Amino acid sequence: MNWQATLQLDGSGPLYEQIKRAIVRPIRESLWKPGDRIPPEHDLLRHFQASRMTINRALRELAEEGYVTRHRRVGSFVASPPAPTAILDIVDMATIIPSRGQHYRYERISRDIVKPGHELATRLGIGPDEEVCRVVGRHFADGEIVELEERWINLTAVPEAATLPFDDVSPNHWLVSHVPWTEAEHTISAISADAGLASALGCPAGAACLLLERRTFLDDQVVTFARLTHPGSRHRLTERFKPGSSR
Amino acid sequence: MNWQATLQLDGSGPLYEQIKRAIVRPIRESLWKPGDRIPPEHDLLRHFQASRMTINRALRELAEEGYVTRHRRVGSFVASPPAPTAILDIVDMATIIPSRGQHYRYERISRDIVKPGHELATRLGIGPDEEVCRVVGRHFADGEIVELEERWINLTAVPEAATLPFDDVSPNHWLVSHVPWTEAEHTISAISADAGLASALGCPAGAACLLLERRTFLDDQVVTFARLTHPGSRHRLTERFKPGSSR
DNA sequence: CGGCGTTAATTGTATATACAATAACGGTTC
DNA sequence: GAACCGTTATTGTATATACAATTAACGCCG
Repeated sequence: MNWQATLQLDGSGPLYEQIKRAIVRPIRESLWKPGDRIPPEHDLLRHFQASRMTINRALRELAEEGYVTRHRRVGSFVASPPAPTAILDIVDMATIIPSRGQHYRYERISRDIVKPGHELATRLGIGPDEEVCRVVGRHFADGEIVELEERWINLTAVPEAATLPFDDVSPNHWLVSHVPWTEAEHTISAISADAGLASALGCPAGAACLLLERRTFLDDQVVTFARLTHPGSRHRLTERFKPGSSR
Repeated sequence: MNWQATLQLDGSGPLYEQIKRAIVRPIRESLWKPGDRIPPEHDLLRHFQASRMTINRALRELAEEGYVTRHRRVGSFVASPPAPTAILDIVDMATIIPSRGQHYRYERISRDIVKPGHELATRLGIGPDEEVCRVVGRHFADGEIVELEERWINLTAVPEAATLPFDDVSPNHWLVSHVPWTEAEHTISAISADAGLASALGCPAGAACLLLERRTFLDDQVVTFARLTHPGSRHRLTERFKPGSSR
């Protein structure tokens, strides 16, 4: 296909960085989808009029950053959406529950297209008249409630969500696998369950619950905001990571 | 000085990785301390009998990984210990409290050299007869308790800790700035304060508390284990991160 | 048709070389 | 001594080239 037209240098900064940006752009914009082949170094070399070492450095760094995967003799390919970080993975119940050998079920409670209130509009970084998709649902492991998910999706950033019912697959699960993001913010706190929360979670009133609030960004635009509540001490979040990665 | 003797290749894998390992070793072993000068590329080139591109790649990647810092015309230097990740930074109260403009105080409650029980020995990955340093203390912001720190330090990994009182500076703060690590594990949960915890934290019994347990590793050896308890909903942990870093 | 060796496409690493950018250093002048 | 300026050490990037490693694809042969 005519990839030559889409791969353009922007003329600012070192050449290998320009090449990186040129290749990242169609990936970010979903013009190139996961699994798509990236032209081999030899072709890029001719296209960009650069030496192979320079092309190689660009692609190698993109591979390190997770944008592409590379295999000898095979080629370079667009990688799957950003690998779920430990903590993100852990809060996708649809993934973690079955991996523990438990039966997983999701139940949607409600789904509406609404205008956010003032506070939510601020959190989502949108105007109070821009519509959002609000979904509430519960996640079960072997019949026991393990998470209450309250979800707001910015329809400006993810228009596709307006057409989805989220009755079978949770917003969390769908978003993790379908929507690219560049940054995530987590806030974790402990709260006491009030009467309403206790009944929604099936735990005694006053029980200590873990509240995880997450905002997901795509280039400074807030894609979605979620409040994930875990009942009692039935749940723990564990993540393991190496230093140096976030410097 | 005679760095030639300490920088040795191990003969396994690509040359640039061997060179990286050769340079990382004295850093890890604190033979080279933060701020120490690393021989310039030109010298390493002669020492390793490699081309400058290869030396450059090794040093460049070490800089990306945070082991060294580099400046044109100036040279390469051993970097400070691994930069605290967002969440690590946030739970070092000695750093975060003043940055919020609040008055910070640390109070040591106890310090002992003990043999860990069975459960703790397991968590620390040591035998039940190896001694550990156990420290309990509290962190205050403007006179209010914000964190209870229970700390166990593996003296096999950090013998220096046996000589420190930890009466003025918290184990957390000292460890963050003095002990290198390669991996960290966090477990976060919500608990209800029992009577003892409530009195230690100065919160009502039954209040929801955030419990952060952290294990810090150096090459699969557990350096330290901590239980950091935050009273009530007075505290939240927020971290913001980019994807791709932890793949 | 199935197994097997050969070929070739593609990425991985290494070298030698060149020039550019940065900033410390040394000397000159005022 | 202070301001200026050229020199130089060091890292940053770019190129051309070479060979190695991997493995898909092909063709050969039984």
